[in-house]
Amino acid sequence: MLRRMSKSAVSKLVPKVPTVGSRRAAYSASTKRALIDVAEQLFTDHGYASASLDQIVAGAQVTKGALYHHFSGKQALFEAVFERVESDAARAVKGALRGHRDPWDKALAGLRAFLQVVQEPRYRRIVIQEGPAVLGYERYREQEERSTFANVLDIVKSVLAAGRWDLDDAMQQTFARIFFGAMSSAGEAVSSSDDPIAAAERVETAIGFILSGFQVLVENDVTLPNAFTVD
Amino acid sequence: MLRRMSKSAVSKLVPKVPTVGSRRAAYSASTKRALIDVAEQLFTDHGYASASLDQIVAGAQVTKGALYHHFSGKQALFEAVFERVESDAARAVKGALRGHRDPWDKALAGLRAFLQVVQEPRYRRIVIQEGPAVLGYERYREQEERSTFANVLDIVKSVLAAGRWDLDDAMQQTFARIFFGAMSSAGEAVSSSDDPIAAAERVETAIGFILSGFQVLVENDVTLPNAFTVD
DNA sequence: CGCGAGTACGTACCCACAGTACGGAGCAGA
DNA sequence: TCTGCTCCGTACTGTGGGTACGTACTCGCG
Repeated sequence: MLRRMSKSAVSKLVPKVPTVGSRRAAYSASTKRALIDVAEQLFTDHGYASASLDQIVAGAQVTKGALYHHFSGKQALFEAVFERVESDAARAVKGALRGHRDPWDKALAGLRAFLQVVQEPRYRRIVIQEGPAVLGYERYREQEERSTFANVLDIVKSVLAAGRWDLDDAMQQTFARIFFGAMSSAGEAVSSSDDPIAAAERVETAIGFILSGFQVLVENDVTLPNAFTVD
Repeated sequence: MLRRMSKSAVSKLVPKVPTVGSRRAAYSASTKRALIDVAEQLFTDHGYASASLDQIVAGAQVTKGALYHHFSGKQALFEAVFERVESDAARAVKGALRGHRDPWDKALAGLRAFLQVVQEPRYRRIVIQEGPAVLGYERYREQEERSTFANVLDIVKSVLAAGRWDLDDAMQQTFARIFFGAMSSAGEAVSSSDDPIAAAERVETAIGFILSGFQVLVENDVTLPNAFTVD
């Protein structure tokens, strides 16, 4: 009925390249994309619990049969959405890091990019707010570790490398986690602020200030209170 | 039936003071407490979504009628649990702050106390993981602002007061939010670590290090990059 | 150029669970 | 003693996630 027509319409959206698996595979991929698209929108607008599968499949103009063919359940669908939002965010941050040699400049650039990303409603809602609760902390951490957190870790390693002491991996992870948490929380505050621009400036100033203190210690070769260095 | 017996048993748990409203009011208060107790347990163990109201009322040996008499719904019950867990945590942290004059000592003591609190499963799950998703960020923030976050803000103000510049309230809030986020995220990492003790030490070292840098700047009277001071 | 097999869905159903309507028991105050 | 209100139990409904199964279409192979 309606789906017959939508298929011809949808074929125009599918990349002309014979994606290995000919037309049928392309159709399938496009309905999967449509489900993820609609789900992303509804999860962002109404939250995970309030976005029903009926709404999602209606929005994607398919039925639950299609959904459960592509995903094992609601949570798996959420995870697919989560993955896409996260990887987009990670790409954006990574792009902002290019062309910076000085680790401190790089850190500030990364901070600015992240503060931009975290103001996107979809990132706020799906990654920061509902991600840990829906996926559970373990899966959340796995996902995050190979995307946005990886960028933070990269920056932190650059900054720490500016000092003469080498920290072991666990300690670098700890620093990265601390900064990531600080930025997430600050980003949330920025997003929910009446004046996000001013709030973002405050955050940038505050973290910049903290980084300055960091820099002073690093450049003056101050050792850590306890010993977590490798050499 | 069973409830007849449980009432006499329960009356021993109720404070003997005629709590303004005589026995009937005391019974009512105790069933409400029982509901919150069981809900806290089940929310902690299985999460908000997976803990059904049927399980909760069964555990508290009442029925849904009682639940909906005391609470407007599942979310309101969660909020009551949340409030109690949060206020307990805030009290614990506040206790650890007593007797510290030096703001840096105070900060470290607060950090240690918080790292202890955040390892309680109930705080992890209910406040950190599911709080923002279930309550929504706005309500989450309201609750948090008058408990644990208030402690962090208090510490931050003490530390900042050690410097000669006075920051405006918004800037102090920003610093507090950054540290609170850092500690929450780090605390999560500590809790989920294989070796929480070692992880807690790393976090303490890392944040201590950051605080040291902070201290250097403050005591050397370094001004902020931008101007957010009040005078 | 059929033709069997498997894919990509659609349809109809189940059941768990949050929420509601209503009733009754018993205590408090007059 | 009577009235009214609090406190709670019972029975029911609706929504929504998940499942069982049917079917049309496509693709590769003979």
